[in-house]
Amino acid sequence: MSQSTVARVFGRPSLVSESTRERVADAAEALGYVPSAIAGGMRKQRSGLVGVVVPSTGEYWQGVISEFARQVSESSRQLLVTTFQDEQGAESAIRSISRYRLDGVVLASSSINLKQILQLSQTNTPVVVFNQPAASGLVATVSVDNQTGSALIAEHLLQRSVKSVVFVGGKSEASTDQLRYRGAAETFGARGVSCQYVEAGAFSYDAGFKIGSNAGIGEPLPDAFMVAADEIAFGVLDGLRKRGIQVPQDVFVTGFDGVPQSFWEGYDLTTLVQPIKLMVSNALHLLGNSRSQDAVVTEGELRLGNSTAGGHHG
Amino acid sequence: MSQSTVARVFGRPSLVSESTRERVADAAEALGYVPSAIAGGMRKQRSGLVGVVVPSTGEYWQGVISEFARQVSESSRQLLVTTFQDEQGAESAIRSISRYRLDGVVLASSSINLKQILQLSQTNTPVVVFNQPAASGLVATVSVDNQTGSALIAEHLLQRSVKSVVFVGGKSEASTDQLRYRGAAETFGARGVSCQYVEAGAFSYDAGFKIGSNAGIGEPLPDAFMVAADEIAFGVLDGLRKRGIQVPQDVFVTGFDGVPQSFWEGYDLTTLVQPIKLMVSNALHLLGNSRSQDAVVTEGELRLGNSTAGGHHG
DNA sequence: TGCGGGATTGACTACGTATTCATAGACTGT
DNA sequence: ACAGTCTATGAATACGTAGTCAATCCCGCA
Repeated sequence: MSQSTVARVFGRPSLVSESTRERVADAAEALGYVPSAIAGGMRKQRSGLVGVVVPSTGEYWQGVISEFARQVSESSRQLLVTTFQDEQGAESAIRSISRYRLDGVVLASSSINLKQILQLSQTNTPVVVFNQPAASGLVATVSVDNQTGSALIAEHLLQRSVKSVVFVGGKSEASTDQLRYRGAAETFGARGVSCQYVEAGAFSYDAGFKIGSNAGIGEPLPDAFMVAADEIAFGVLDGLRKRGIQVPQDVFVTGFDGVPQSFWEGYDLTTLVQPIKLMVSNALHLLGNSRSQDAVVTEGELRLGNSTAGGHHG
Repeated sequence: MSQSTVARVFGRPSLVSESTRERVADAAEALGYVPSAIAGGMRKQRSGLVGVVVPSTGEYWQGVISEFARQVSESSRQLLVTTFQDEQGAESAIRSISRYRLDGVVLASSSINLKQILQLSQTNTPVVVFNQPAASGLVATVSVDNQTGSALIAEHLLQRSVKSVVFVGGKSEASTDQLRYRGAAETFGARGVSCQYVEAGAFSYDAGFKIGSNAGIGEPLPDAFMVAADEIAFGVLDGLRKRGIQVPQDVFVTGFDGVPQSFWEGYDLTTLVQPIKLMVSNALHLLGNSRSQDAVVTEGELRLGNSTAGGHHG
């Protein structure tokens, strides 16, 4: 019984006779033998690992990780997860994982150093950037159609005859933030509706809560808060409610992303649901066909919740 | 310039002279060379990868994954994440990842096949079970003190002079569920307060929502719903509110876990906050000192929220 | 009987590292 | 100046697999 035969049993069973295959399987079972993916990876020069580099916080990203884990395991590979808190963390994270000769890397950050991206793709590691539209052209990209999605929400608000809107962004330097604001500003602008930009400072509940709980102080309440991300929107909602401002009676609130909580009764948010499954699938597909620098943009779906329901505002 | 020297520069720099070290570093920079963790893993017979096997859904688990990612990267290792939806999925997941000769595996499931655990630890892979107290004795275990934590909540409710409680469990076969109920039942029982067990059927928002929106139909509303997990509790809360039942005025609600949302104003849940950081740290520590079958139990912290605030019930 | 060919299997090698052993040079104390 | 010690480096090896090539065996057919 040679090592070659054993390797074939696990790698290309059709080349081995039935009887031998069984004998090997039995022996492996008895000895607890499992072929080493490490050695295999060395020989094949590919690890069978897919890396994802994501921010360490945020409901949205956690859902993305889950979906990657699910789909990667379906293609009998494994997922290497690295999180970071700031840009510097992302940089060192990329260096660390490049040691693993990954089959591909998915970078998911609103602000990633392009130098790092190029260094990685230089080592023949396929790279796909997830929801950072600014990277288009330099590297393969998968993202939701932020601008169109934002326009969809804006149009919905126009149908509800809002006259003034405050757009609550996360960080103004994030390209997703910019595109979402642009989609809103253009749509409102064409109809003569004002759309002021306010920066929450982070894509977090707390940042939104501050905005919400200070709303209407020193200036009139707008007809609607259009928020750049669901998680911020939850904070805005709770902040408003704490001040006794009712949603949707006194003011509308919309989100963006379509995270699970936006469907919860307590929030029931009008938002743009990102097709995460599809986007993840696209990302993994792009990793396969390397050397592509496509920018795959998928449309989200407008979801109408109670946060923009009913009439109001006179 | 020999390969040995290069290896030393990256592995044990102190053994190399300053000048050589610099030359190697420069060359590596220019060539984009990064040592291969795959080859290193083969040589050292350990991959530098830590695996976590977790359910694919749930706010709680996503937070746990994040914390593992954070702490694992601090020890310059990487995290292999595998998710599963049912027991069968967990089984095949374990087989898959065992090919990677992991430095350790963290199993996080309320229902994991013990056969698999033993098979894994038989291959010299340290295993730690996360929050499955039932596995104690067979394998190293890290968990929160479910029973004591539950008793803490129960005592708090007693102080608020509840006379009747409904305990909402997730799945009755989960050992965490059982312990949390036991802690409640014993505490209430000692004071003559009834504590009926109701099974939601899943550790999910939707399961809780059903319970909440059917509460008080055909039977009197209890003084409090003590829920086995925050995520279920959110559903219970929203279900109650939808029926016009006010929390905490009409009924108290408590949770368990201390996920971020329980701190949100919209829920502001009285709950038992698990020391996730500490538990993750303990888990990784146990992976280091293999061969231990310790059951490390850490105490959670009672957090009082608005969901049990104020007086009521006459 | 002999030969071509498909079906199985074994021998062998390269993958890139970490570590051990050996070598060579530099330096110290007497 | 010489032995002894320490530092810096090179040579050689094993890790476990996948794939290449060669060898063997079993048939069918002429």
